[in-house]
Amino acid sequence: MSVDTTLVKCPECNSRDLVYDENRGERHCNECGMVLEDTMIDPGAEWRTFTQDGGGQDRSRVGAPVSSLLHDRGLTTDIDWQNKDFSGSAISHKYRSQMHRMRKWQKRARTKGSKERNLSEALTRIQYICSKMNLPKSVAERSADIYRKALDEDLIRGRSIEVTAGASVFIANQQMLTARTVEDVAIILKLNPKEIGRTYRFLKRRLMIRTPPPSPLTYVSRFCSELDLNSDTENKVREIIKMAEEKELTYGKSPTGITAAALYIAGYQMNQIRTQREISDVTNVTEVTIRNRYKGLLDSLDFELEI
DNA sequence: AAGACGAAAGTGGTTGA
DNA sequence: TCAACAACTTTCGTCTT
Repeated sequence: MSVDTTLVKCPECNSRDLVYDENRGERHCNECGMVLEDTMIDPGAEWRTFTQDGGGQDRSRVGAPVSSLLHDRGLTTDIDWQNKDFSGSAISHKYRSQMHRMRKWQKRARTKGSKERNLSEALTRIQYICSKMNLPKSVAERSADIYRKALDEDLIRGRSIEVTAGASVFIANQQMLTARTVEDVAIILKLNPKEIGRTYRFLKRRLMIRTPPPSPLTYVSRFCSELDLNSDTENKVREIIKMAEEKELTYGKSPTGITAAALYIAGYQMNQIRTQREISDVTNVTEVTIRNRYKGLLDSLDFELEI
């Protein structure tokens, strides 16, 4: 499967400089920042040809990859134990229909233990969340790894699979800088962001996972595109944030708050004004916080904002 | 009427004794 | 384990355009 190439030019500014961001699973125009498709699938090589053994046209060069998204990592053998349990006779490779039934059988047997069942349920949820958020497979796999560890360490007990799966996905997102927030995950699961946040911190601590401290810069392109700001303004936002980071004005503050404030300021400077309300809606930061942040930034960066 | 402002009280997390 | 603390939110009355 390859990247969808139907669009070669940006419909907005006709630039051919289109960039695919693997982490974010979206393609955007490098000129004007317009997001072209955000429903794309991971463009990585299509290696997962489990059943294409007929016709001698196995496209796979390395065999099926080990995927964390299969609860047994796709590594169990099909034939082994079936000789005993199924029909008693050895199964010939020739009969595919029989193979098919065996697989079905095995699928049931595989999900036997409670941990196994928990895991396979969780992996379903993880894939669901990731596909809803248009995240590439790499993020889903990272999430699955995290969940698996949590299960090994017995951290799931007393917690719902859903919340833990959501938290795992969020950790993976933090690690891979995908500009997603806890709210994004919470909305999809129709859960309280706080629950997910709590479990997120809990898992991180117990599994000793470190995530890079989120920079306000991470969210710039996403928010700019949601607010319909042009690339000049986007660059201005980045500039402001970088100055703020250099002066260490960002420590201990919520990164989205800083981004929101920078958006507000840049909007005025570049004459692409967005109201605090609009920015608040997109960034999920209250207007009060936007005010506090942007005043702080203006003070410390000797900017002026003639309004 | 819409947007911005800021005071005051409340929430939930972190830190340090 | 608890209290102090900082950041942030909610709510709401006021001012400005």
